Amino acid sequence: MNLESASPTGFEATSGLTQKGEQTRARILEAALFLFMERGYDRATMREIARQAGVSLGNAYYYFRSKEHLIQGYYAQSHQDHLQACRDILEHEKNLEDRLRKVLEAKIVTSEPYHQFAGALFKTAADPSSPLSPFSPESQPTRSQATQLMAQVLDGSDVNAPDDLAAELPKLLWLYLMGVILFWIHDRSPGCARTFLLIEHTSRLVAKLIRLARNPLLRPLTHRTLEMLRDFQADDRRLTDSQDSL
Amino acid sequence: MNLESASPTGFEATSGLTQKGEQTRARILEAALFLFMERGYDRATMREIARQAGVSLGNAYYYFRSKEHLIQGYYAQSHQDHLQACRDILEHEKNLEDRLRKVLEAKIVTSEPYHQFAGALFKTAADPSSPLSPFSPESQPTRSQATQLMAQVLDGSDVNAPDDLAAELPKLLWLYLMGVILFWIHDRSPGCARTFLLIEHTSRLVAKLIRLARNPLLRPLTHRTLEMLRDFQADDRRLTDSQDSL
DNA sequence: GTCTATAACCGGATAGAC
DNA sequence: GTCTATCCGGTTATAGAC
Repeated sequence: MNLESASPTGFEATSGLTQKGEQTRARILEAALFLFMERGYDRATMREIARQAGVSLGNAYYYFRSKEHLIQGYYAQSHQDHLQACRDILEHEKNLEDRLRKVLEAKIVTSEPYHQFAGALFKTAADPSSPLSPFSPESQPTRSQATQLMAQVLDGSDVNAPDDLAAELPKLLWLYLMGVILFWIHDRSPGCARTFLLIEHTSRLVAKLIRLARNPLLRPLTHRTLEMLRDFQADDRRLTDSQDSL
Repeated sequence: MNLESASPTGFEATSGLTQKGEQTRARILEAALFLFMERGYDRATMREIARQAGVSLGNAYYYFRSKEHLIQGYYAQSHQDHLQACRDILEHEKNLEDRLRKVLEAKIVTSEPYHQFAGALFKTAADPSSPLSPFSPESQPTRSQATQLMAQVLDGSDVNAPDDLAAELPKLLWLYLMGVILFWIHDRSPGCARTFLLIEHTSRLVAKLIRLARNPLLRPLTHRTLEMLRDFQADDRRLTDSQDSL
């Protein structure tokens, strides 16, 4: 369950840290995630995280600029877990409704251990100026990975959306996923039953809409919507360039 | 620009405070809103707010349980400003597209002075455990007022939605408004031009969808969607009871 | 130059006297 | 209802060890 696996290459282009540094960093991150889960984000103090990791407080701040930055570790881990859980689904399920629903359900299931502190997490992520905002430039790598996953959901399915729509759909589905997560964060029902209900209903609805998109009656509506989306992405081109391997 | 106008009745059913208490409370709130606008939420310290209001730090906490609670004052003010700005629109505009668009635009225009600190504000509001979450029980009064406004947008318009849809639409439009605000908070374009673009496009789209809802092709879709919504509100009935005058 | 530690600072929040 | 004194935890400054 290690997040960092020290690359045994001679140099450390990604981090600029020595092996020992990497290890210390990993220990702090591990301690943080453990304590976040154990008692929630707010009540896990930096002092305690440092102590648990066996380092001083100042040292923890040497590796992580702020408490919030410790959360990035969670993002990465969460997406990896999700990918893992989706492998089977993407391989065997062909029906779009089911693909979509199961992939969304997998996201919630794999995120469940973190539910209690996801609220606090989201609190900081919601601030647009925060590097943790899912819309921030810093999140671009993770965002684009998640979008790719949605593209796979579509590609392997039994539905062939019109080309113009198909080009935008992965991004739209990612946005839909964000909405579901937003709901989940606020969901206090036992076992997050309401979120699963939401997924069940909306995934069917969304899939149906995608199927309907070829219908002549809806074509102008679809067309106008897509035009709008392209408008908005005109300015966003600054970010969509290079890309880490993460 | 006073938020509280001390009711000259003998008793204070709403607040449980004496007149002097009301005044002190109002002074603190006024100082807070002033400083929030002056230098942003984060950099306005409680100590400074207290000093500006001419009270001690502890005293400020006597009236407001936390710094976050001071934000409620902003909510109330913002909605009042919006109502004011909507009066004309609701009275003279009949076309649904235009009503909707103008009401949304009014929300953004009246909120513009607070844009810089709305991010920080939203940050705390996004936490589901916070009383400031727009979905929290504490926000119910404001939420229901805003929903009523949306009902008015529909009622006075030239569109007559099917009954089952009409019953849910105000809430849905309020949710739509929340989405627009979310976008606005993240909008860094000059004059928030992108938000206005978003409103222009989506309000037309939403209005068109409402008009389309009578179409037989879409009826089953609409019906299923509404069923889903009713499902979800089944549990929410605990909150929808009494209501402050605010 | 990379890492680690100690000692402060600052601001939100609370306790308890008056 | 109002104050003062204090706690607590995120964050920073800075000095020194490897």
